[in-house]
Amino acid sequence: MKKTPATDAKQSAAAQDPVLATRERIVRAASRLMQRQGYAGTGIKQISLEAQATLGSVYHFFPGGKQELAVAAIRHGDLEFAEELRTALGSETDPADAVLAFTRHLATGLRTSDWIDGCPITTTALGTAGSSPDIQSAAAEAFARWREIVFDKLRETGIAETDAHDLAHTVISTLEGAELAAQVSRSSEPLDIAGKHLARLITAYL
Amino acid sequence: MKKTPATDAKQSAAAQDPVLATRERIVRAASRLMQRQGYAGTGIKQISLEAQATLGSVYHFFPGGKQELAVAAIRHGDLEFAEELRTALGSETDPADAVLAFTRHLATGLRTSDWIDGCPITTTALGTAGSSPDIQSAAAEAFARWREIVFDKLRETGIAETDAHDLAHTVISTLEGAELAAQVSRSSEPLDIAGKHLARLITAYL
DNA sequence: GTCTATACCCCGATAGAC
DNA sequence: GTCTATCGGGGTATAGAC
Repeated sequence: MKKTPATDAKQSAAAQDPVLATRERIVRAASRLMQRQGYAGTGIKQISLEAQATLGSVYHFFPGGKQELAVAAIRHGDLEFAEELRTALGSETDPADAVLAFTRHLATGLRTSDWIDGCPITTTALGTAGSSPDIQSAAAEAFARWREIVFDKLRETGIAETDAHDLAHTVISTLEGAELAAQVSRSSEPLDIAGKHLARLITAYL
Repeated sequence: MKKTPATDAKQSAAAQDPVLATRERIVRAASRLMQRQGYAGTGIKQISLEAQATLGSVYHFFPGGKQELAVAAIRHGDLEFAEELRTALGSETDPADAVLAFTRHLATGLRTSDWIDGCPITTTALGTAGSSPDIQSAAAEAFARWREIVFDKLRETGIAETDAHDLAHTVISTLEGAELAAQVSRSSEPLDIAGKHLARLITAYL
């Protein structure tokens, strides 16, 4: 197993920025590392190193230890992804075009990270499914929030409530699955195709 | 973090069956445990215990250690999932109905495992992305195989080759994403809705 | 709030008897 | 092929000075 030194620009810029408060640096480092390595694969010492904080600081802000840290990391990834989603959807008036634009955004993010930065919460959520209710429910909240953002966008253009509800589910599910497939295959093709099909599906309901 | 005793019927029946050869018991235990806990979250000692094999036996069959074991586990999950997919798709002549039937199969599997047995390879693949090329390429092979099974089914019913290629991508991506969303949300709703939308999408190409 | 030191445990991997 | 013992290292978490 190759060890990731985690020295790339995105990591450093976010987690090591000395202007950020300590707690914030810790959360960002935890979020990024768990996104890449999962819950069990990420050590608290690694997080404290990456965040340029001491182990004592980590336990000062997160007395609940690794689990509390994971919940904070998922919440952070949740809001980060939600913000990107809102921005991309807001850039186009037609919801079909908007979703297509977001698939391109995801593909770009994956490629520029050399296919290592996928969904910010999936890896953490999957590895702890069924063993940590706090982490699981934080992940469930994230999915619900993302669906709601898509739902609102679809409703704006006059799609019926029940149709928008179902479409929001499939849009998020397909985006997640296509990002996963793209990461595993190291190719943007799954995302490109998913964008095309989601746009077609949405248009059928307009 | 609650510790999973791993005493449920599915695990025991597969991994502890004394009739199975030792190597096979080890692979099955590794596959199931990594499916649930990921690569880093699963210990070799836990695998040997679950498989009722000694640590020496594990290293006898897998001298490459944990990584070699993970590749074998992914291959096992790959073929297992492929078999389920072929069976479900073969149960209906209309490909739209066939995919719908498979979403129900996935939902049943998730619910009966109390939402812990999701995709057999995703958790392992995600936690090791970018750090273990062997595991990553085994996972990429699995996705390609599953897409090909869907592709063949679509071609049988006269869908054009390029359309079938794209549809196969989206079917697998959406199934993966919906299973993930269902697992995280502990609800079959994402899979139910995905089945409906995928059937609609496929029908549009018939 | 930050830091160092450390207790205690389990990890992957190996050695060598049988 | 199977088994036990063990090595070296790293894990989470805590204690207590500053």
